[in-house]
Amino acid sequence: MGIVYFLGVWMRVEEILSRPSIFRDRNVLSPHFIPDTLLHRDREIESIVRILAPSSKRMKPKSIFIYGKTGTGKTSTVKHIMKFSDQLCAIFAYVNCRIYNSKYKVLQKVGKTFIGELDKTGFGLSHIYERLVAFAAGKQIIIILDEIDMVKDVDDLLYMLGRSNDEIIDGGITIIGISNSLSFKERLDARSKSSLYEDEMVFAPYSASQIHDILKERSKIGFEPDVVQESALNLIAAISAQTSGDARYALRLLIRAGEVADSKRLKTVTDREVETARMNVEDDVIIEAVSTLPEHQQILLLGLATLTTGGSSYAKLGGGGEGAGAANVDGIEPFFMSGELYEQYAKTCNALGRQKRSARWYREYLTDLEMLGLISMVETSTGIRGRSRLIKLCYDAKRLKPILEKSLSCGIAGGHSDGKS
DNA sequence: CCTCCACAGGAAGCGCAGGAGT
DNA sequence: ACTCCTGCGCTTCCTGTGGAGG
Repeated sequence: MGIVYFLGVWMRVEEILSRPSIFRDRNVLSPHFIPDTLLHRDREIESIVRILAPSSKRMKPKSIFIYGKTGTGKTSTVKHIMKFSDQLCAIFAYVNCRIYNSKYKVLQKVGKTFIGELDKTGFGLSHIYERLVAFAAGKQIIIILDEIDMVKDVDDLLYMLGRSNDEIIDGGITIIGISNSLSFKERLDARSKSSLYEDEMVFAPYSASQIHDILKERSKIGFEPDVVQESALNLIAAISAQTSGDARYALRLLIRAGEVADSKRLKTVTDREVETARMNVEDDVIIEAVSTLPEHQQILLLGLATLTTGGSSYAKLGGGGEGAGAANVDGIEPFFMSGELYEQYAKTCNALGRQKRSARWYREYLTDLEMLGLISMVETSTGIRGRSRLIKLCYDAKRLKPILEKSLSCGIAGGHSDGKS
């Protein structure tokens, strides 16, 4: 029986693997792929190279802050520029601050990029710093801090890196900060602001025709010839341009549409596959945003989704007075009071058999979730006692809820364990 | 005007994990 | 094997904020 079952599965796998696919090279279609020529970002590349040019004459370039919405090619552009390290006579370190989100982690990551011995934890911050300063002597180092707004103690980090330039002999450290949060600048203290914002650049969202060009270019290599119909490309470009000109979203949609066509054994990708793929991609976006969150942030989101889909809400911003049960009027997600949400969070913890975190830590979670763009908060003004915040979910609660429930019940929640349990 | 309420957010401190040094 | 050091996640305590209500 077992052997028969195994043979059945094996034959099925064989069949799937040998099935002809319309994909030629899927990697090319990934948003993380850096093509040799970056379309519609020539001006930005030129400007950044011009700013960094002094390093080729052994002078420290100015630090740059790059701002732009998701999928506007910030990371791709900077990674593209990293290819010119020889011409610029500089060495680059790329740090994704979503993963390395404290000054210690950032410095450690930079350290181990250049100095092999630092490839383990346990070194003190000052030790790593001194090794880095010694290493930087006679070199121009460019540190790219992608999603820099994710670093908790970013002021300390920027101050430290800025100060290092006084100690490095005949060399320097330049920072390229990348963020999609416009409000990040206001959070910085004056000293770090002046050190990071020596030069500033804004990446505008791609237009529909620019996204179309990008998709066309990639699908030429990514798919077999004549697979993706022109109208399908136009549709993806139009959808993506509508939702904030996000090229990453467009590429994801293209891959998904290809997969839909593949699974139906079709030879072409048409509008219909794009429409089908659209729903999947929106779920993908939510899953990606949520799956790496720590367990208690997921529970908190689940609590908020529960309130949104059926709980009481604060309908003040809809124009009314204080009201209950007014969820989802006109498709607008309602706001909830901080205290109300904490209660729901505690209930959800209880239902899941988890120990709830303190209200103080809960407020930290709220700040984190807001920074990730999963929730939005507004300070209360009139109508409520004292100073509080009203909290709103940024995603469709009905879609989010099952995803969170699945994630939490499978126990796959959370990048970080809690230390204590 | 004063007190209460409901919350925001800073500071201090605790226990734990993990590496360095002895 | 032991102590020391450091970062991290978290709690507890505290001060500040600002509208409501007496």
